[in-house]
Amino acid sequence: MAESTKGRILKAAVYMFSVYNYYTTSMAMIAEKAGVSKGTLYWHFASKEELFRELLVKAADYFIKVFKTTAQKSDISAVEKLYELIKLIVEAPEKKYRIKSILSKNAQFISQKSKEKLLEKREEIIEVLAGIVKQGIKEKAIQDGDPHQLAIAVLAVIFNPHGSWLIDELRDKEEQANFIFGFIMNGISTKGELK
Amino acid sequence: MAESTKGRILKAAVYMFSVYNYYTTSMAMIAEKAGVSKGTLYWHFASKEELFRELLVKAADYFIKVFKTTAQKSDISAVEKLYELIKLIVEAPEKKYRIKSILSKNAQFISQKSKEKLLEKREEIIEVLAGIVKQGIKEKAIQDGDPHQLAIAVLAVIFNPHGSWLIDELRDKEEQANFIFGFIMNGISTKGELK
Amino acid sequence: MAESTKGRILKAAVYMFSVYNYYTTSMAMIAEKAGVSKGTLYWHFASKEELFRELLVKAADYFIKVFKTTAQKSDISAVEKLYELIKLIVEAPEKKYRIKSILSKNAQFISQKSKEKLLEKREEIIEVLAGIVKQGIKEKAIQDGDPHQLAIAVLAVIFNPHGSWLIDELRDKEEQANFIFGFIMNGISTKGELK
Amino acid sequence: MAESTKGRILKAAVYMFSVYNYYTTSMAMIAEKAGVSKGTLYWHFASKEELFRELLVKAADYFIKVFKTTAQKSDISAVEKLYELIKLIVEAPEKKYRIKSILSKNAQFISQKSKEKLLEKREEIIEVLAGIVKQGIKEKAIQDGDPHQLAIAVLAVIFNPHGSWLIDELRDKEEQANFIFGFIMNGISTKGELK
DNA sequence: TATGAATGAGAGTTCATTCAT
DNA sequence: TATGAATGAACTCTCATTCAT
Repeated sequence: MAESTKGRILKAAVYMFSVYNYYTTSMAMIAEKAGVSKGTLYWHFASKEELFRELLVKAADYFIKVFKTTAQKSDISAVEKLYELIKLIVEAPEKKYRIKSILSKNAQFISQKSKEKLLEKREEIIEVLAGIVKQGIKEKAIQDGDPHQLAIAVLAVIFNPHGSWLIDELRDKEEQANFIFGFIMNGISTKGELK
Repeated sequence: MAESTKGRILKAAVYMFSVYNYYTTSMAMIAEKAGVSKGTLYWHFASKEELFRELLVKAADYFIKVFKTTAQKSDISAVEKLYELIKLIVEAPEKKYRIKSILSKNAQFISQKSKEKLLEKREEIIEVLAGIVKQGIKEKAIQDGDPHQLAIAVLAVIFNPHGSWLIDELRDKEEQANFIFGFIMNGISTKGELK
Repeated sequence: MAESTKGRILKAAVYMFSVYNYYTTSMAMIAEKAGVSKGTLYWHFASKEELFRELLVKAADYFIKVFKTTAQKSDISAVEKLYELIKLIVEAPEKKYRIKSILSKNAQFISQKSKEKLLEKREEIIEVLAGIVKQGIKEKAIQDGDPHQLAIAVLAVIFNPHGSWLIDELRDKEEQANFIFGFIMNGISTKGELK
Repeated sequence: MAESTKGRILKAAVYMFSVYNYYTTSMAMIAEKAGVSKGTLYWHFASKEELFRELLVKAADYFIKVFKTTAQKSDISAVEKLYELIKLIVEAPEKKYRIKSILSKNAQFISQKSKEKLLEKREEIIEVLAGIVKQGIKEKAIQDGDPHQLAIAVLAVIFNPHGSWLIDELRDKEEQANFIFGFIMNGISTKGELK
């Protein structure tokens, strides 16, 4: 089955927005990458912002699916779920990784524009995470705080837009995942080791 | 002493870049806010990017000073230093807060452009933080990892650009500082409570 | 009999061109109003201009018919014919009035584009009017000038595109028709009353 | 004294809008005609519509001045004033004539956009004309109707946008002016000859 | 006949930058 | 030092038109 034009555009947009950013990516660049004319972009999307929003919604949906899949597993602990999630995201293949890159890179624009639906999606992701956190609290593995707040903090670390904080330091993806997991779980204090 | 034109421009730029971002702030906007002509901007700065870079260097220098002042205190522990730093940044007055806002909001652009000097500054900040971490390790309050990596992680949380993750949730600044401090120190696991 | 597609398009075009104008009416708008696709427009008409021209020809034919019907009446004077015509046009029902509106609003574009056939139609209308004028001259009711010129002047007043000069002033259509008739017949001087 | 850039742009715009119309005249065309870059247009005018509006206001002001100059003459009758006005407009030199052309050609757009100030101007012109009509009524040369309505009718004939109704028929400008004056004063009936 | 996806030329507009004064 | 007028490249977006189905 041939790929739809809209799909090709979205794919090209994902690529361009991940390499550059919302402002440095022009509609002409996306059109060229997708191999269609500029006009075609506007047949499928009302505006650049609309295209971006749709792409973000798709990206959010992807993560919601990933998060939910892990969250719904009934046979593993909350901590194991968190570890799995972090590994999934950090070790994501090139293609999927771009989606995270866009979300990280352009996170600031999300909340400023295209509010409504996007904020809903964000809330949905947080809720899923909060569910895991709640489970962790029940299991006495996670401290007894507001699950919502803790989920937000975890999310902020996972989608940290600082380019790639540790990528330069820890080349190995497994090492990265472990470091992030350790940091989220225990912070930097020694307390963990007191145990 | 009357404020220098260059100073007025920089101040106006800080304001504009913190309210908007690098791309949505135009030279005209900065000029107007500063009360000078666009031409004057170009007498003091070679380009928009140069102006932005200089501003970022100034912002970095500000934080280096703040960080160093705290780091150099000889009578308090590393953990106390970290708490002090987080409080200083989270509870910064409106004016100083803008600087953090720029750094957070435009963090992604920093590493892509204006590399050289800026990366040096970043490294300098990390080094100061790493010094505190080292002290903490010596004091057995911080886990025995790579101080450099730990410092980067701490920094990423402090300058997290996700708008304001918790601002909407925790209105009280002291509460915010405590939450961030707790998160950095202990993560989300229960082990922290053993302490 | 179901209305033909072409007829539906023409009707939609009449509506759109009367509400907006040639340039602010897009093919997409006409297609939507007609309930057909843009492609269909191009099956029935070679181009936007062609569609417009055809519409104008239809409009002209309508007025030719109206004018001729009145002109051919054998039992009334030229002056009565003129009065009848003006009433017919001014008091035309909403639907017919649109046709006049297009002619008035877009008159300027007629002579610049789509010349040939349209100018013939215009000439035909003028000839019919000139015929009435000639009758009036014979009847010594209209001054002895060039009937062609006088017909043009009358037409220009009737199809005056100044939005609706008097519509705002004279709400009553009969009043409007009387004013226009009076103006065409006697101008603004008192002479008529001298008689 | 060198002509100002803004003046050059306005002049170029007058030319282009008189030869073409609002929609078929592009900013690029005006810029080229004026010998400046497109960007310069936007230094002097906020938008195409703004430029057009300013031009229309200037055109209206020109006619207000012309009308007032004639209206204020204390030694001639209202009828003589009207004749003078018509001659002034019909026989206007090429350059001034363009202004009338724009007003006639784009009259329809005037009332749709740029309302406020422009409608005031129109009203001002009508008032001046109405003043002349009032004088005519007092002198018993003009019929005793609503001066405002009569003025509108006169204006509509003078600024009739039907391309140039009589231009093709009456090449001689004096002849044109006489015909229009005759038409406005006496219409087409024979009564005029009683005078 | 009819559709709707695709095109591409060109529209209005913005903005970092330059430069004569 | 400072100005503001001018530039031109690039931008987002529109729309008459085409064409495979």
